[in-house]
Amino acid sequence: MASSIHDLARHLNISIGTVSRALNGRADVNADTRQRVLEAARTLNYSPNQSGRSLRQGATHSIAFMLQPHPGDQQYGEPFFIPFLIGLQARLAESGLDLTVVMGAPGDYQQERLRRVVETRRADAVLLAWTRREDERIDYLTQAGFPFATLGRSRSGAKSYPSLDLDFEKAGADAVDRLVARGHRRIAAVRPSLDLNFGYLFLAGYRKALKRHGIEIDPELIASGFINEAGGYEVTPQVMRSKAPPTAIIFNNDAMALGGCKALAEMGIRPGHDMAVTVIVDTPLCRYFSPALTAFRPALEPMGQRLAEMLLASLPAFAGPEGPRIMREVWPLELVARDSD
Amino acid sequence: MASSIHDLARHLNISIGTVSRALNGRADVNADTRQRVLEAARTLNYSPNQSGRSLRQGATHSIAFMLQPHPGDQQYGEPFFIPFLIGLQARLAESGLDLTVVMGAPGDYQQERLRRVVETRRADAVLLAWTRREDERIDYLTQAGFPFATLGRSRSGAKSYPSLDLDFEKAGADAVDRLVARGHRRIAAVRPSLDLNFGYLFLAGYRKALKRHGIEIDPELIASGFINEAGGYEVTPQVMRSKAPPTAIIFNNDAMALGGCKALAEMGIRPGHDMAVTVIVDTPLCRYFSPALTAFRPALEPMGQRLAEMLLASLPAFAGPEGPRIMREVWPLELVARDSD
DNA sequence: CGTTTTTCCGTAAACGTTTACGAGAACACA
DNA sequence: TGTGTTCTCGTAAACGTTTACGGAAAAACG
Repeated sequence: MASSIHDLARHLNISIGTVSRALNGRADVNADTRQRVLEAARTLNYSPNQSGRSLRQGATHSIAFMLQPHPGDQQYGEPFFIPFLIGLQARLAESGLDLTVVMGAPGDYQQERLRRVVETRRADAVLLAWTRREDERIDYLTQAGFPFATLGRSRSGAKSYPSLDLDFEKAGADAVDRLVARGHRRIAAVRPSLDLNFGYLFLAGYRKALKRHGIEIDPELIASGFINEAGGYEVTPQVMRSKAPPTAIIFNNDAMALGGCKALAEMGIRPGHDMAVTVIVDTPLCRYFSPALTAFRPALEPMGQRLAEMLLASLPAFAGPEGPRIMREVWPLELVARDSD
Repeated sequence: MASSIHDLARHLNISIGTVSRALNGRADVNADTRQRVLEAARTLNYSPNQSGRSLRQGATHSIAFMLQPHPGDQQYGEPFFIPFLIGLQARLAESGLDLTVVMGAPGDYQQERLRRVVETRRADAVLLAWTRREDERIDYLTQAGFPFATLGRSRSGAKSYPSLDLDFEKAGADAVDRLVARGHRRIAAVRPSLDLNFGYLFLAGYRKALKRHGIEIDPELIASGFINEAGGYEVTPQVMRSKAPPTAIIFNNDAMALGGCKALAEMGIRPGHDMAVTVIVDTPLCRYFSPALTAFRPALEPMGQRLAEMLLASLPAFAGPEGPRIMREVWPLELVARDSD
């Protein structure tokens, strides 16, 4: 069934060494022989056994993306990562690498699963998402000397790895600027309660912008909750009950915004009329919600391509002539003005 | 860094054969020795090299899911598959199998990528989605003798593989029943133009139900278009221009429904008021759209678990004492009544 | 024609496992 | 004590590659 390099050798009456060299495009093989080998490979439908290659080379030729579904009650999942993965895989495929998506159960922080990938050497490098402020995964990987890159920043790991993040700080500030320009002074912020780094960045931008506009920061207008619809639903009434309720709310997450809007609706408050609502990370849900939610949109597919690029550049086997470099990039989020503010 | 079985053997002064047997829980090893081996494995932080195992055993201990993003313009992706994948991976993990998600570029039908997975033996089995009526992937896999299972049915491959599908036929019929019960007689159906099998099933159910109600089938009310928002947007006006326009439309796909509603809006037609709109496969988009779309909902996560189960049962290495069986299941879609009909 | 260089290829080891086989020791049994 | 059985372990081959090494043949050179 599956033909091996031995089959080719036997068929051509040459040694397996020569076959291998011919297939791998080494110089020390006659042009004629190479031709014959390639042809035989085609007719015998040969393709190299991955396990064999991996074992010999100590490389699996695949990159693992640790996909962690949100904890929460959502019946459907993250549409967020799909375009990112498309970009990722497109670039990796160019370099002959496979993309392995390692799924974890929702909620668990996949430290164990990561260990498994690393220790059983199932991938040549891993990609992390949902980076936390202090991220044990990053500590583990740096300590283990395993190559990786992250979607999102972190304070862990001495920044000795490539990372690509969105500029949540600027988005937070931009959101405030826009709302202030439209006459709002009491602006609330709702973010996830987890240690997720983008929550901090967002809040920093929010604070900075308010300060710049000379608006005092009211702790009552800042809330954090579980990063899903239920969390938004639960926490939004909190800010509404403050002594001086907000006229605008910025949500750090689409699901939380949806839950928040539900809570607002139950209080008889209509987003876009009685309350300005802005979302930091745009998803299709924001677009189709009614009213359509003003949101900040990431360029997911290009980000995937770019992060793959950066990861490759950090791998000795793929680094160009200039050698490995550590890169860190922060990409902008683009405002998509809709009807909710 | 990475300790091998040889390290353990040297450390304990025994042979690698014994170490391996101890680790793998074979009977012919002294309880004492086994204890010492396991302990040493722990302290030396040993875990087996996957490539080595795979090479020797001829099994990779991983299952590949061929994820194909929709062709189309959507900036975000399929939320559909994530919960399915969660269920899948949960069950596979129970049996010590990894889930490899193989991404393709949107649009290409991944025949090539599938070949690569099979020929380089990167997985022990593959899972297919978006099955077509005549599916060359299924033909290829059966002909190659490679184990697989499908999410969705097909006419290809002599049904010699496990498959799990949704009952689109019944959902189509149920949708018609419901609309007829609410007084509609002119009911349109919009489905994807591709050869996707569920499109046929849906239409069959639609036809059957209409016939049952004694309603003549009007070809002008049946349209098919590209399976995305643009497709729905383009094709909906078609059915509206028919001599006797419909009072209800059933969309086979959420994206097409969204596009269709946009077209309707531009014609001044309001779903839920001037037009009943039903969607066969529910997604979060249906829930948050305004008006919220009545839709038929799949139980994605359990489906993932179940299909994993079925696939495992068909693999000799995992089949229970009763031996391998080929299973085919069809799961119901549950009506979620909302505001659009 | 002798010497050196180049071209091409075969040999064999190695990667880290698993496992068939056999052998020694201990034990049971008559 | 002799024979058979059971327990436990070591040996070595095998999985499919890649690659360092060396050598024969061909080519180049004087």
